[in-house]
Amino acid sequence: MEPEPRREQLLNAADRVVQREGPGASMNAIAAEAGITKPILYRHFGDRNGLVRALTERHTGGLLAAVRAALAEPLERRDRVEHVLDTYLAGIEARPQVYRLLTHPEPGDPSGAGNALAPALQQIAEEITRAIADQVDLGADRELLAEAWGRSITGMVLAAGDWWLESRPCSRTRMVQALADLLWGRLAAAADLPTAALPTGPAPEQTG
Amino acid sequence: MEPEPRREQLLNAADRVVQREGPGASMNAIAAEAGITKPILYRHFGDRNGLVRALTERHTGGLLAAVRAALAEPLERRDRVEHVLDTYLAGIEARPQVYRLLTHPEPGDPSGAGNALAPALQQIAEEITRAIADQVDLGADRELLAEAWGRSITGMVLAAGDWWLESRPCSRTRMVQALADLLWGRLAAAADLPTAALPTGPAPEQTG
DNA sequence: ACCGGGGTGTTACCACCGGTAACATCGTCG
DNA sequence: CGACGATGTTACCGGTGGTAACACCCCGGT
Repeated sequence: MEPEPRREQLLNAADRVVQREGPGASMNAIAAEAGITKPILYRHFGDRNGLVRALTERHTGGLLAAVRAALAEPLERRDRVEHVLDTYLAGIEARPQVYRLLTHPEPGDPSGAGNALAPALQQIAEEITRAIADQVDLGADRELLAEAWGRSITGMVLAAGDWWLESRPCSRTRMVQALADLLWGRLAAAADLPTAALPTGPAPEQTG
Repeated sequence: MEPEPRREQLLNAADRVVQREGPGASMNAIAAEAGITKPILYRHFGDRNGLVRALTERHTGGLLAAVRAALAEPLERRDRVEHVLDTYLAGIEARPQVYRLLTHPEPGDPSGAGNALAPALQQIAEEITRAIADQVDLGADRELLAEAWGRSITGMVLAAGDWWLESRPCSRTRMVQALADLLWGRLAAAADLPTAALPTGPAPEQTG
């Protein structure tokens, strides 16, 4: 893999304009930012999807590798889970604007950049699945449970990280604890609150 | 709220064509399906976003109400959780193409319909948060944990339901069990597999 | 009886987008 | 020198979201 410097340069320009104008940036605008015109972009990336794919791969690559490494760390299970969680949160914390760009394509976005990071999520889910299936004794349902949980945990961490990054309700370590506690069944194990159950809700009107 | 029958009729048409042609359906196509032309659509919905918003509200309304009701059911905690999970999965199972439209705006989609269901997810997350905070004894961190977990569980179920709906790896009840088991800490409680730990992975090349 | 207005509908048009064809330019290698 | 590949351009295509202007039709008020 040679460095391909022109391509890198074009990606830099695309990065700049996409951060300035949002994910709906047009090919024309990107080309202009790079000081050139459209057809060169198309020669390099095929079509618009190719461009955003290249952009996202570039941005998700580091995070993906970090999570992979964290998953392979030789720790006790809870420690490893916390390590992975912390790695992920640290990763999105480091580049919040990029993360938001990938996950929250602005309203009025002409191209769904949101699902461009779907491959990365898919990969993370597969890594988790593999880790579970290879390392945890789950009986006959091993394969099924591992894959279901891989997807579930990925989605859980995605949503949780998203919320945490937007509203910053607590420190990173605290958030890691909250997530690990959830996976460790703390919600299930906690006691009921005394009389708070069913205090006659306000009967929300339901249409259809 | 009068019924506004014409609007309903237009939404029906939009629904039909969007299920036939995917989420990238053009306003022209929708208008043609309704037997009319574009400007009428714009008079009724303002712009394309207004149309998809109306569509999503219409489709998510029932599911939202169902989940709300399931959350309020007077059952033991595990039973209630399973009930909510089953309700959600049944809801998306009933209209899979609509669900896909909402969650997976096709590549080449001119308008990101994906975030149109964000409000519904937000609402679900808030309901779960409220349920947890009101009913479970979590100590001083109650508020924080409830909200973090509300978001987390919403994301988890979203991702899990998505995967389940796409690949249908098992029955609905089995999937409900898998998710409830995860929340109940079965992953954390399971034993390690004997020697499977760290058998020298094939060292995936990592760029950057 | 007449007029006016709101809903329904149309044609024609705009700016812009993604994408492509055809042509020009420059450095480099044989 | 000549061929070639990369870099660049202008000009264009079909289609998209969105809008203006005009036509009809029915119903209610004076």
